[in-house]
Amino acid sequence: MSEDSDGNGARRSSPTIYDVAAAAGVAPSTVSRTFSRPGRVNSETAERIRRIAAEMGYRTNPVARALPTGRTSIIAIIVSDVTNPFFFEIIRGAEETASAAGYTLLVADVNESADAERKALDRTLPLVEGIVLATSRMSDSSIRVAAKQRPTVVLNRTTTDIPSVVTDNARGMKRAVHHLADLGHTSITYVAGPQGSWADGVRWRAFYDATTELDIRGKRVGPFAPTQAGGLSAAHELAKDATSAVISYNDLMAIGMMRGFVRQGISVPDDISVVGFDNIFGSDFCTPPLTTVAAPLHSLGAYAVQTLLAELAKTSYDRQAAPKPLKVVLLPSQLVVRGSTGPRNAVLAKRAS
Amino acid sequence: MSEDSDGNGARRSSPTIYDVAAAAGVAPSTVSRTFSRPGRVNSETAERIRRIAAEMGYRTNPVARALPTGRTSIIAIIVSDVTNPFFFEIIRGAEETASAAGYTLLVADVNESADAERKALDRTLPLVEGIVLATSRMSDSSIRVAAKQRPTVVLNRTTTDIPSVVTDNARGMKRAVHHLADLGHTSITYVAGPQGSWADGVRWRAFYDATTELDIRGKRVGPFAPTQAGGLSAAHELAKDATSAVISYNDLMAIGMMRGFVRQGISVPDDISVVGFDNIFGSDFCTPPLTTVAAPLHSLGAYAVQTLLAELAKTSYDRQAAPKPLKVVLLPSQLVVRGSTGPRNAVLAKRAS
DNA sequence: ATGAAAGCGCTAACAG
DNA sequence: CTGTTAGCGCTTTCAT
Repeated sequence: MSEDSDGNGARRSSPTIYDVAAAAGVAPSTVSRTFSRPGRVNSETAERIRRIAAEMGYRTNPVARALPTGRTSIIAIIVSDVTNPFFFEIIRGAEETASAAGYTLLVADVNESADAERKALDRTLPLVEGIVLATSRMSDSSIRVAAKQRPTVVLNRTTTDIPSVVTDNARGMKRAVHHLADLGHTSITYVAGPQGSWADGVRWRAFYDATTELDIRGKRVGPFAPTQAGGLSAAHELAKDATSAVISYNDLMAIGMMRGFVRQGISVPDDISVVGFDNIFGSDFCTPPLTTVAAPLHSLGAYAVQTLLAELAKTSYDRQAAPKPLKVVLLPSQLVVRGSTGPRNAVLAKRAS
Repeated sequence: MSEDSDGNGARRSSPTIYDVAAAAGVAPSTVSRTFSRPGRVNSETAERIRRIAAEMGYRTNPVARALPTGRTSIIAIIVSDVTNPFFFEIIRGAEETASAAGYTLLVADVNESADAERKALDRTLPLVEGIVLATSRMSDSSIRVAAKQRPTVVLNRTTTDIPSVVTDNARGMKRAVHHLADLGHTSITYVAGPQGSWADGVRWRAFYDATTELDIRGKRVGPFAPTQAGGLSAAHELAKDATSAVISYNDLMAIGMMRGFVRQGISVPDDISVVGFDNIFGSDFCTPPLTTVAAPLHSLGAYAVQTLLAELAKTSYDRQAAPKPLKVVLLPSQLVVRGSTGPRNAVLAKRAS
């Protein structure tokens, strides 16, 4: 009936600082301060205002607040593929530290397309305070363009002048190679991931260094798509190969590869050892369980937003004067040994039986 | 030097409709119309304005637009656990249809906590136009409270008076039971998921109906956590049991259960058949590959936001008059038969060898 | 078809 | 410590 009733189903407009101010007998700005600048207002009046506000069900409107200040309290994480288990824990880690700091995390999926990534940025940039680019497929220059508009940190990649968080791939690879060498393998092949991938570059280089250092025959095949399907293709190509061990760009490929080997009657690890990268969900229950270089997924996400938050804090007071320490956070990886790797001579042992 | 230079590193403020209006020699409102109400402005001037705007790099500011209109072009999906592979494809589906409609999808993770869920709602509700609650752990009444503030659709659950999208669990369960019956199993146990779960209720009831109908001994154990760990516990409890087949609340539990069986020397499917629910990532490469009732994950997400968008469209013109057809979208599931189920007498066959 | 002007709800000087 | 007063950038009647 009356426009003031709150009985019916329509979503009613909420009280504003003006309503609260009127009810409390103070100026709107005082109400504003009690919520946005606690301490800058007499504690008793603040108390009273809070109480009245609570009674009236007042909630500060974030978009109204964002307009004059630019602070939306949202940060975005752009992931190349939400469907890839690699990102699950990263997102979880990012979300946790974002909300702990009072920020809302906006997750955008770009389905492995640099183009979609650019579009996602167009849409999200204007409403977020900063972004983390997780495994971006864009060019360095595109990234820099984005970074010019909002504080940006890249994850799993480095880009000159942009803060980044990466895992220590080189060390991880070195460990993997040593592990295989210790098992007696004298020839290892690296199954490469996507061409433009930063991580692939680092891993391959480290692989090369480690194998030559240990005087092991190090080969490389690929590139392949960083998926199970990619791994399957790799398995085919590898069949005509003489290596007794492979290290693949990531776990997804490794899992696909093992399935491919099974189909071809090649047994893992008896005929061939395989090690993956990342330690994603599933790498423990595939068959055999995968030996892998574990990335600190959760920390990766957490540190990425932490770095971003630091960047935001910096920006707010002295924009230009900032010394820009070219931060790149390097997180340690860890070799997790499971059933997919075994001694080289297992081959002979098995054949002999 | 000058405050107008664009050379240095500071992020400069973008041009507004006023700047464009001045450059084009028209009123700001005309510029506004060309972007928000195409057609309500002379096509030639519109053309000119667009051109000039493009040259100046004008982009309409979404938060400024949202303030007077309330349209933020954001919708949120609240998932109970981003880390659960069940949600990957759902999110992907939701994101795709959201962005096709010009909306940005805000994914919030609440880590299986009803409390965190309420907090996430508090934070996101004011900045989104609508929300989809994916597998909400909140009470119906809490959900209704949220729905009173913003159009809401629930996924994987039904709540009176709230539009919902669910998969046809009952039919799926029926198929699973028949499948097992066809294999000769005469006693099946249902391994229950979380107590409050809507899906668990539906599945259990359908299980009960199907087993009694087929005159099969149907038991139930649980509840267990809907995780691999939960499945592991279930495996222990099941060891002293005489069933030859189990149907578990979901795939994650089924996978955990199979690992538990292996440890106890129980072989799947020779000693016991297991079927899961959902067909998540990994259910095809665990050992043995899991027979499961596949949920249409991608469609689930897509339909959920589609339903939400419909709701939004409705709200915008005739709020109260809407006939509210109590929509509940029922999506079909599909039985995917893989290696984890086998004939009952395999037990005998094996023992005999 | 276009312009003028009044907000949306909040913040931020600037006075007092 | 608190009130006054402009905006933030855009939309939207209401005139013209």
